[in-house]
Amino acid sequence: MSTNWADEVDGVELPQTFTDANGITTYIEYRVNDDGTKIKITRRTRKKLIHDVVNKAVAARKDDKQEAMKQQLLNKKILCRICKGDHFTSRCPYKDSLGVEDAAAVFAPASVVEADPEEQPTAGKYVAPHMRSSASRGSDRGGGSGGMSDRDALRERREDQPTLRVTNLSEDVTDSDVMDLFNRFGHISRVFLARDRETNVCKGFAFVSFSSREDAQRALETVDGRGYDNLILRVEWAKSSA
DNA sequence: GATGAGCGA
Repeated sequence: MSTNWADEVDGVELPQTFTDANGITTYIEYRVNDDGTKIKITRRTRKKLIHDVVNKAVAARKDDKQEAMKQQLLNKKILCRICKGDHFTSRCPYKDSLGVEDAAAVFAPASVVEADPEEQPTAGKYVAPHMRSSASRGSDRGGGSGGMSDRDALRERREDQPTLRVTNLSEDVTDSDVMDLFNRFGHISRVFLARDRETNVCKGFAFVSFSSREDAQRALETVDGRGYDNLILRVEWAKSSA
């Protein structure tokens, strides 16, 4: 009877596989012959089963994730370490992946600037090009009929950029320290370090403007509360000064 | 603790 046959099929065990330590896979399958007899088929193969390959791939992806997480932790550690040293820039393992060229252009050390006698800054102190009030480009902006001064233009530019205020900086922090601390999060359009006009020492706070708000957000979240020297940095969104 | 400079056509 056909119903018996169906019962028999139900009774047939499902195929099974075993893979031993040597990578030999044993495949056992049960079949019912035409004459109704049940037979057992055993095959051995060295070939990897698809699910083994898939499992391995999944495991590998897991490893990658763990590696990424490790890397992230490592980054955090490195960030702290970088923050401590005066010469962290040269030791920074990220310096090749950062916008170092930009940084060098905007915050070139005095020794580099000496090669440009035309733009001799006051007392050898470097002033970034966009901060030089004497820069010739100031007066040739689009006809100049608007009556907008350079400082108005600067303020206007400053206000539509995502800007962070960094406080609790130690007094020997420099522009490039701030740059080095933040440019790993993205392109920085401007750094302003508040300094005493005569002594030139850092007044303890700075403004950092990013090109991208997302980068600024990440920088805020990452650097806020972090140790720098023996101080805890505070980073928040800058309020536009009236 | 703090919200940027300079005060000039």
